[in-house]
Amino acid sequence: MTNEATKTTRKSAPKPANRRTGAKASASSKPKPASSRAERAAERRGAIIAAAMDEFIARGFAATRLDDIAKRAGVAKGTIYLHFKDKESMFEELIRTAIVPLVTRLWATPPQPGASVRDMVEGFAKTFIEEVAATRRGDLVRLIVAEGPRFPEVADFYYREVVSRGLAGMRALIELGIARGEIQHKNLARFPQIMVAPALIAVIWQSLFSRHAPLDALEMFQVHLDLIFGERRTA
Amino acid sequence: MTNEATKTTRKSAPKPANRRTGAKASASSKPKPASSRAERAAERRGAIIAAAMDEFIARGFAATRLDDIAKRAGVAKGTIYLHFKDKESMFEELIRTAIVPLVTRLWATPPQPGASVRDMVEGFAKTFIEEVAATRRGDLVRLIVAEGPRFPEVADFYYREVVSRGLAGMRALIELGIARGEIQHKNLARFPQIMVAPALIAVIWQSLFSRHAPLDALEMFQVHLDLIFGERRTA
DNA sequence: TGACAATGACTGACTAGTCAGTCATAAATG
DNA sequence: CATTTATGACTGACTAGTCAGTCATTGTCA
Repeated sequence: MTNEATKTTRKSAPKPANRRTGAKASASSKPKPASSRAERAAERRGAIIAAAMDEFIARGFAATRLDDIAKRAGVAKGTIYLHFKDKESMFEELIRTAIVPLVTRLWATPPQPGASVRDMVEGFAKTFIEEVAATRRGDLVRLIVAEGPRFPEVADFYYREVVSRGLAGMRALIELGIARGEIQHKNLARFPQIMVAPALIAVIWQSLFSRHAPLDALEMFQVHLDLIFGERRTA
Repeated sequence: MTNEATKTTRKSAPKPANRRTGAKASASSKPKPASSRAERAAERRGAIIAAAMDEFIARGFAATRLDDIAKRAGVAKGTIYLHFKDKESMFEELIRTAIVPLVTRLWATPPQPGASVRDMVEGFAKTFIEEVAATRRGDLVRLIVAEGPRFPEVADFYYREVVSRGLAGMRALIELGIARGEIQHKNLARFPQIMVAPALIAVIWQSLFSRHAPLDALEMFQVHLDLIFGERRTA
């Protein structure tokens, strides 16, 4: 997904068949007005966002070229400026756009009322590892870590929307576990970060070291939960 | 080669007070031979490395200008190229240069033979948090996380020299703890990452969120150790 | 030891190239 | 056909890397 195969195609000959009529709805031989202007504008915006996400993740903010984003999105460079003020605000808006569904996804865990706290945390971690750590979304997290210090707005937003809320939720869960007697360590509620730490490690490991030594994040998280809740089954 | 008179006019007036005699050792009125050519060359190399480290940490690889590094180091841009092949290899060599003392520092923990495993891990973590997480060295770690995917050589080196060794050492410590009966969770030896996770969290937190919510990394690590070794004192 | 020549570390103006952002023009739309 | 939307050639600012020239230091010799 992050390959730069684009280079080969460069601009040889093929006359890329204006995609306004062609590419979008390949089947429609006639320019059916099915999609209103606004709809197609939104589609393009989406294509730009997706392309930009790939490029930013692969190269980082500074090294990403708008020409590449445009090419990948199948639009002209000028079109980007119909949707975004400049590269910087595009980046910021991008992150914001991407984070919302990410958080939604994570909080969409079925809140089984009968489940134990461990089951809830486990389900949460499973979702996180499968939907974030093991996918391109994980690289988004890494991107935020990487560029955060240079984009305080992004770091702020991420703190407010993800970190702060996530930790608050986790703290509530821990306190529930303590109240129910599932968790013995009362101090854990003071540092919900500990509960989440291995998940973040998994994200970083995935990006940097999985080539050298694959890491079974779910296994690891199970062991971590054993520390907190006690061994599940007598190993 | 096409120019003619330009060269002669070159640096007509300002005569920038050659800094070889002046700036370097401002106090030394006489050109004391204390510093041989080679010595001062090494000094300059050191200055370049320090300056480059600051700039790369602050801006990331792509956004860092060699002009800025040169200015900060107090040398001309050309001088950089007497010491490094190009920007990229400078970056790579830089990381390598910086990591070695970092690892040395960490392994320099006094290996008290009488100490408990918990004490050893605690001492280790204390060193790490004080010497890395709370200092500019922590930003180096973040820099590696940030640029790693674009510099596989750097990521490889970091894995080999730091991660791999660190985890091996930690695993040995955990196994010792299990053998001694200090640690109950046998599976922990399979994932030494868990032991280390909160320390890494602390590094990232420090760079990104400490403005919003300061984090007492040592406290957090204590709680984490309580999970692994059992409560130290009845809280 | 003093004078002079050789050395090479250092400089910074310069080149060649890159890329964010613009805008005159063209295409689609209604 | 008037208006909205898209295009991509173009511009100007910026920067990695070069190299002819400078000069403090070192070496040599009388």
